[in-house]
Amino acid sequence: MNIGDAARASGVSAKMIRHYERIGLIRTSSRTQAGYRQYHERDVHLLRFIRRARDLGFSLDQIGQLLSLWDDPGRASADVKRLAEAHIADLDARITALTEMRTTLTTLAQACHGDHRPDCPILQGLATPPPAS
Amino acid sequence: MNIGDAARASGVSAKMIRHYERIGLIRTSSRTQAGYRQYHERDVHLLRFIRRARDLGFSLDQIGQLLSLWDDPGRASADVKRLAEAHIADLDARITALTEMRTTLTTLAQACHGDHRPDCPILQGLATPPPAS
DNA sequence: ATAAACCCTACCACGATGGAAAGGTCAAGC
DNA sequence: GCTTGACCTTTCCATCGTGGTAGGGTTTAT
Repeated sequence: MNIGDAARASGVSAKMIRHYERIGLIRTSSRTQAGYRQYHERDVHLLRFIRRARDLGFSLDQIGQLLSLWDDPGRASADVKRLAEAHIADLDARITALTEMRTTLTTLAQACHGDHRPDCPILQGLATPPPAS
Repeated sequence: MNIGDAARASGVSAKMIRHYERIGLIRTSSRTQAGYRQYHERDVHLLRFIRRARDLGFSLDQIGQLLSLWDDPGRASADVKRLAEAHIADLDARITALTEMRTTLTTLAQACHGDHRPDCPILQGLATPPPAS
């Protein structure tokens, strides 16, 4: 299987497969005499794992750790859970930050009549110190 | 006022002030004979505006547009509101995406007993196709 | 006079991904 | 057998916002 087939089968672009190889996230594949990378079904499994972990927002570094645990039959599920919960905490922080932005901005936007006149609470809100929270 | 004072007064790092100048977000400041950038209170106002807009998650490109409107006494508040609402929609999309990740991951993590045993629904979830939603 | 604190420019780095350039390879059709 | 198109290869550059570092000049206070 060439890299394009592995890409289509896994949902990871050929570009990224090469990248993951170069940064050591996945092992170097075998090559044909012409230098084409060769992949097998198990490689596609691995790439799909990575793709799903990316879809859940794990960083490539975290995915490296997940892959180590995946490979390790003697792993403790506690280690996996710890990684996951750390990531959940990170997601929570990001959601909180974005939600706060959204709340503030929505308040400003609601106060803006949004017509042809120039006066605008949004610009005023940006130009003056936020109320002490 | 030197760049360090402007940075402290505005909450924008000196590094970023220089960067904003280079990308054309703010005008080039006057310089002393030694080449030191000189700032005034109105520059600090401007930088604070940028800082608050960044805190609300606007991109530098969007901030450029906001600054144009801020400068324009003949602006229509509708233009500002449109920018803000586009950004709110963007925030919503990101919040939704992160929340979906969080939901999926939390479900997996809850199913994981998190002890010394190796079997782990989190890894299983990453290794097998997500259930068709 | 010297030291500390400041300023300057010009680089490089992150993280994950895409794009483009410039070239080699393979398979199908003529 | 040759051409064409689809594939593969590597290498470099770009994104976005920010931080760091190196190597140098300036100002201010002791």
